[in-house]
Parts: sequence; C-alpha cells; structure tokens
Amino acid sequence: MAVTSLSGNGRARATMRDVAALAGVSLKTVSRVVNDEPGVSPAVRDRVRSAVRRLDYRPNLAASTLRRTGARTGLVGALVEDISNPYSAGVLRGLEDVARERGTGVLAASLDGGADRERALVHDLVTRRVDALVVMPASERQDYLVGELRTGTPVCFVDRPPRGVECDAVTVDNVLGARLATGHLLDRGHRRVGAVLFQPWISTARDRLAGFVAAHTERGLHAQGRLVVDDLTTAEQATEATHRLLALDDPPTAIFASRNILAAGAARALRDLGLGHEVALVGFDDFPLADLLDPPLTVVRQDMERIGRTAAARVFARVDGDTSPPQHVVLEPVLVPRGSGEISAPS
Amino acid sequence: MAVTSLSGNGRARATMRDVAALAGVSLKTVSRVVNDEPGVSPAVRDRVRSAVRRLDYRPNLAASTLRRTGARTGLVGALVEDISNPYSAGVLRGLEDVARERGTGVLAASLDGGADRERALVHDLVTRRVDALVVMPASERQDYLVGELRTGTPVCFVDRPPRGVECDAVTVDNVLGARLATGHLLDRGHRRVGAVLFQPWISTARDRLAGFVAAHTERGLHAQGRLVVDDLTTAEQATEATHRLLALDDPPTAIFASRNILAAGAARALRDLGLGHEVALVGFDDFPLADLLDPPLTVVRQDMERIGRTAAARVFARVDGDTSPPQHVVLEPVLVPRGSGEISAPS
DNA sequence: TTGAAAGCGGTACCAA
DNA sequence: TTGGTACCGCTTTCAA
Repeated sequence: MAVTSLSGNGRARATMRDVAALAGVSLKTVSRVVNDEPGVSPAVRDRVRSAVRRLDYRPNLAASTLRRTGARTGLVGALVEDISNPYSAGVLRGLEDVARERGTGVLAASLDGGADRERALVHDLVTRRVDALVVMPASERQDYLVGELRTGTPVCFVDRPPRGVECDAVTVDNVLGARLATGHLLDRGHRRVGAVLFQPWISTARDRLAGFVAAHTERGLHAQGRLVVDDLTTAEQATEATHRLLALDDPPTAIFASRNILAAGAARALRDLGLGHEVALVGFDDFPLADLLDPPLTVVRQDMERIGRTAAARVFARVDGDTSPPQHVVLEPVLVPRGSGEISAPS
Repeated sequence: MAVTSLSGNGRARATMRDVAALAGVSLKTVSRVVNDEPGVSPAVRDRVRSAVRRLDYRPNLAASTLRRTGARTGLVGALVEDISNPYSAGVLRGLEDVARERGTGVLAASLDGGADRERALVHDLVTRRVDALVVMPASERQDYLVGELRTGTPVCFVDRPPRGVECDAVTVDNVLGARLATGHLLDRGHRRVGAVLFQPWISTARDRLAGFVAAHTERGLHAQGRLVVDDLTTAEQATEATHRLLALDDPPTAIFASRNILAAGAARALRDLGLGHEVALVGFDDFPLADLLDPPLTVVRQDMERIGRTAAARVFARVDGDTSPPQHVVLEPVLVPRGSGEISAPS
C-alpha cells in the first residue's frame, strides 16, 4: 500500500500572481477567470484554468474578502445550548443543510447555559465577521446585541424569542404543546396530573406551565399547585421530584414532563417504583429510542431540523437584502402517542 | 420593555486608521496596543484603548491574516458522519472544548457517508485555510489528501485510521470491543450468537467482526457464518435482519449488534417478538436512554468526547510545530453491563 | 478583450 | 517609545 507522509512540509501556496505568470496573462485576467466573470476569450480562459490546476492554486478568501465591497466570509455563527444534545444537534443539522447550498460554513459553539459565554461568543463571532448569527439564547435579555449588531449582521433566534431587541425568531408554540400533552392526559380521565418543569425564568418553561394550566381550565378543571415542581435542571432532579410527587397522600395518576431530559428522569422514577404501566407520562421534546422504552414514551415533538432550516432561511434572506420587519415564525408541535400517555386513570 | 430594532442599518465598521486618528497616534501604535506588543507608554496605551472602545473597533481578521507570516485563521475544520447523531456530536463537543481554550472555532460539516462529499469538503476547508482538520472518514482511501495537504495543514483522523496517507489518528480498539461484547455473551453460556454488522468495506466493521470471531476462537468455539448478517445501514434493516435470524431453525440465543443504530433495530425486533427477556443483546456504542430500555441495554462504550479532545490535542500540537512521526492513539472501549447482555443461555 | 495602478485593513521592517 | 513605508493577495476602476 502506497503511503505518503505528510509531516512538516509546509510549502507555500501559489498566488494569483504565480498563475498569471505561468499563463502569461495579467493578474486581472486570472481574477476574471477564477470568478467566472465575462470578457475573457475561451483560449485564454483555458490557459488560465490549466495553470490553476498545475499550481493547485486556491483563491485566498482573506484577500478577496478584504477588498471586495459587501464582503462575505461565507460563515454563519451558531450558538446552541450544547452541540452534543439531540435538540441542539438537530437544529444545527437543519441549519447546515441550508447553509451548504450556498457554500456557507457553520461555526458552531455550545453555551452550556452561560449568559456570559453567550455574550463573549457573539462578540467573537461578530469580530470574525460572520455573515449571520443563529442563536439559541442562554441569557434572559439580549439588549447587548443592539451594540453588537449595529453593523447589520442578521440574527435569528431559535427556541426562544429575544428580549430587549427586535429580530427574527423561530420557535414552537410551547403553550400549545403543553396544552396538547396535558389535555391528552385529562381526556383519559386523569384528575391529578403532576408537572415537572425546568427553570421558571426561561420563557419556554413559563409557556409550558401556562399550557399545562390552560388545558385544565379549558375543561373546567383546576391545575393543582402542589403537583407542580419547577426549577429542575437534570434528569436526576426529575427522578427525585417524581419520587416526591408519588409519595404524596393523594399522588398524581399522570405526569407531564416539560423537557426531554426531565421526561427521562420521570420515566426512570416510574420504572424504579414499578409504576411504568400504572402512571401515565407525556414528555415535551422527542428523542431517539423514546419508542423503545417500556412503555414507549408519548411525547410532544418539535421538528428541530425544521427549526434550523427555517432560521437559516430567515438569516440568508436578510443577508440577501430583505429588510422587512422582524418576523417571528411559530411552528406547531405535534403529539406522538406511543403508549405511556395512553394509560387511563384508575377508576 | 425597551426594544430596539436592528433591521437594515449597516453602518461601516471603524478601522485601525480611525482609531489612530481619534487617539492622535500612528497606525503602528494602534497595532501595537491591539496586539499587546511592548513598547508603548501607558498613557498612549490608555488613549488608544479608549478610542477603541468609543469606536467599537474590531480588528479585521482577514486583513491581519493576510499580512502576518504563518497566519492562522483560528478555525479547525471537522468532518463527521452526521452532526446530529450522538456519536459525531460527542466527538465535536470534545473537539470544541479544547479548541475554545485557544480561541479557535470549529467549522463542522456532515458527510452522510459520502466519499465525494468528503473530498469536496476537505477541498473547501483547505481553501478556507483552516488551521487544522479533524476527519471521520467516509471514503475508503484518503490518497487525495496527499495533494490537499502539501502545504502542511495538520490532519487527524477519528473513528477510523487513514488509508493511503500517513497522519495522526485517534480510534478505539474495535477488535477488543467486539471481543468484550461477544465474550460476555459466550461466558453466559450462549453457543449460538448472532451478529448484525454494518458495511464490510468499513474497517471498523471488519475489526468488530474479527473481534466477534476471536472471542469464539479464544474459547475453543466457532463463530457461525449463518448467524452473521452484514452490510446493514439502518435501524430498520437491523430489525429485519434480527427477525430473519430468529426465524432460523436453530436460532441464536444472543445477539451482538456492532453499532448503536443497529442495536436499536435489534432491540426493536426482540420487543416485537416478545423476546426481550429471552434473547441476550449487546450493542457497540452507547447512547442516551440505553439504560431505560426494557431490559436496559448492555453496551460496549467508547468515550466520544475523549476521542474529540484527543484529536484536538494532536492537531494543535502539530499547529504548534510538533513534527514527530504520525501517531495513532488507540483508546479502549469498556463494557457496560445493564441487563440485556446478562440474560443467560436457556439450559 | 485585456491590463496597469490604486487600495482594502492590517503587519513587518527599519528609521527616527 | 514612536512613526513611515512597503506590501500581504486580491478586487476595483479605468484606460488601452
């Protein structure tokens, strides 16, 4: 097997000048050929092309970006909660698919819930002159963007709408999603439905709580505060909270988990107690293998890739000159019944 | 709530020249301050700093990259199977964490198994002058890299070693992993162990088959070819293959699935047949919720984030001038017993 | 159809 | 400690 070593041979790249010399033409002519501009005779064009190949010439993006008016770096920045969680990764994937079509690269970074990190990374990405930003915010308010974006870098929020600044956003209808989930349980006769929620200062958490309450109200029922636990961050906390709920005198017969990791934690608690087939469970956000659990997990699903693609469409429209007022696209989540949510209330 | 619109106000950025004018110093002095070079009096430094703030000056990376000798773009390219699968996402996360420490960004793209896409993206990333590349190869041979990397861009392979070119690589010991998994089953008395494998032209698939066979041989047993199904790509195919295996006259009492999605497919088949607690199953590659399945899925786990971090360490060492011979780091996978793999053979 | 010269925003090198 | 000037690799403008 032929193997060639690659270590330590940093030969210099050919420049446009080198190509011009080899092809016996001027710099400008090479530029025309490389950029597919008209006004070059076929013969010359071929001569330049072959010189390009012989020298393995690659245009220096930094140089052209520098001189070109309205320069593009061909880069979008994407700030997500955590690259390695399925939700973020799905959004990134959708974004990537649209970006690829325009030859744009995706510069992705994880925020891990850090508002300070969000600011620092936005600053860095703006300094790098990315063409646009897609942000899944970790901060409560995004006023700081006003200063960052004075030069017109388009931004689109995903997952949560921005606060303190007006720009495009793509979210799902969280109230609707929670209403669907909770209503599904109530319609199966459950009258004590527990809720495990995440941090109440995050708008999506508040919306999902609102949907939980609304589903009750719509049916002339009352959501019970003692069955609601919030400010849960990890799956372990959700497991513990579920244990606590089920240990009440009058325990819930069904549970709504407002986020995928919390649903996982709740499912674990039910399994631990052998109540997986007794207590109903509906989660918010789908995840891989949810249908292989016992019982298969009923969820409200949002299409992450679609969110990513939609956000990409927004920012690229802005890059291409769309100056219409900020748009807020709200996608509808759908209920996916699989088993855990169809357990009826005990009679 | 104060809200400021951001649409359509593309004011020009301040340049170093503007800062120099405002601070009443020369261009070069501003450059010194911005780059923290010595030889500037504290007074002048402060004056420049405040001018930088007042104008919200951001150094133009393209410009400095252009002139600076041994310029860095502060970007690494990462080519993975699919950003949105947990394996790729984990590697990316590890890579990101190390890259962030040096202020380097990660430009990630999905290959979706396309060898042509791999070549095209490598070409694009090299043209973009990324400082280094981390590649989870989709192609069979990577000879083409020899041309691409003549200028010395460091590359590190992950998941699979390169073929046709010598460079750094970080992989796991796939033979060992499959031996652990298969041996685990054989040691519980199983004598007919089925295997569901992916594409045989991928080296990791061959290694895992080799480990499957070796586990038998070490125990004086013979792996049975009729129980091996390969060239499986999707979970659905694995489900179908598992159904076929279990429909044999002398069906396997245990199954080794050589990749996470195949394990999911096999688990589904077992559940469909109500054999989840009869037929043992061990998968290669962990994934979220594997421990919530019924029975919880026993797997051989590789630490994706560690792979990413290790690969990052390799390429950054190269960027920093390490010219030692190519290194191949092999990490050891570990068996995680959870239930599905501990089902004994029927007596 | 082609080319010469200026300049994008910075850094390198050397002089003051 | 500071500044001037050439120049990185390419695009722009305008002339031939």
